[in-house]
Amino acid sequence: MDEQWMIGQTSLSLSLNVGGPRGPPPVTRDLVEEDFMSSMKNHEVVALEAELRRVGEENRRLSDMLRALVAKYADLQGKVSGMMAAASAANNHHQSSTTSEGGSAASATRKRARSDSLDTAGRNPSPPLAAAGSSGCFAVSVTVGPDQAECTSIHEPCNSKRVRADEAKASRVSKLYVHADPSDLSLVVKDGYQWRKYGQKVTKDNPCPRAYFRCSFAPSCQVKKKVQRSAEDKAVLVATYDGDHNHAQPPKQQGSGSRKSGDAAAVRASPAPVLVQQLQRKQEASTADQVADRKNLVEQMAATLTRDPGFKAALVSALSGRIPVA
DNA sequence: CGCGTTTGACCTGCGC
DNA sequence: GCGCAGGTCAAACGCG
Repeated sequence: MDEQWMIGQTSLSLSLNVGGPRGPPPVTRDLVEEDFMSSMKNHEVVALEAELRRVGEENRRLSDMLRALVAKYADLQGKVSGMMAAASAANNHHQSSTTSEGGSAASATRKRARSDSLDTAGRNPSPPLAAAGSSGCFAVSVTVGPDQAECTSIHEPCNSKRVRADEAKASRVSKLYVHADPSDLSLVVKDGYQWRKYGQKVTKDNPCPRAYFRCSFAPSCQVKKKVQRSAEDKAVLVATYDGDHNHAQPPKQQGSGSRKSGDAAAVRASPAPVLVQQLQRKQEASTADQVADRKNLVEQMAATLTRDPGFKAALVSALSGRIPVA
């Protein structure tokens, strides 16, 4: 963060030249009153300058806090990545040793007829889910059930239902944590894809309702997501993705005149989607250069924030609320 | 009128 | 077998 830049911004100067004795003084008939007014304005300027210094200090403090926060975030993300990698490795090892026992046979006993029809749509290799663009979010991707539909017995032909069930299990499950306004009750997570809500349910462990979405961009795409506010922190939306998209990310539609869409609304609310996409692409990179990449990314993030006119405007707005502009 | 959301009912999996 | 909880369906409704 470049606090010098922020302090030097003209939009933050609040026109401090007001009343300054810089030009030739206007000739008035009442010189005494003029001197009085001039001294009053000088006092005003001094007060404003003091206030500006104070705000600058505060700005610097906030910048430091933000820098520390971003650094901690990057550090935590590194730890999470490491833990997920370790857990994934352990999970693979564990399951490779357990699947030979034919363990998950009971789970495939009851299978819904309609899920069969849905599953016939096929599941192509697809771009990773992490192509998200939500505001202030980070993703955790977990591959569930890597034992992809292998027959438990060579002598027994694979049951097609069984295979499909295992395929469904083998689909990727990932979580996306999105910071959202707690006062905003909509369960919308902008991730660049088009979703159609098909249900909402209040779950036992969380008073906040859980919304169910299905990918509506491609009819054959069976990706689903669940969005629910975190029980601990209402400001955090937890989006759980189930499956992989079998299509590319739909292009952004800005002001296309189509009916309102929650995701489209979230596009507008997303302050730095490109950066988050970069961040999540970085998560997929090899772990060797992840640390260096993350540092660069953090720098970019901070730089983009400071360059963002919206951020600037919000800051000006916040500051003007603290400084009475008569 | 078409499409997305809402919401109550229904289905399914699972533990006891 | 029963009950609970999560997940899904589909008719009704709303909006552009």
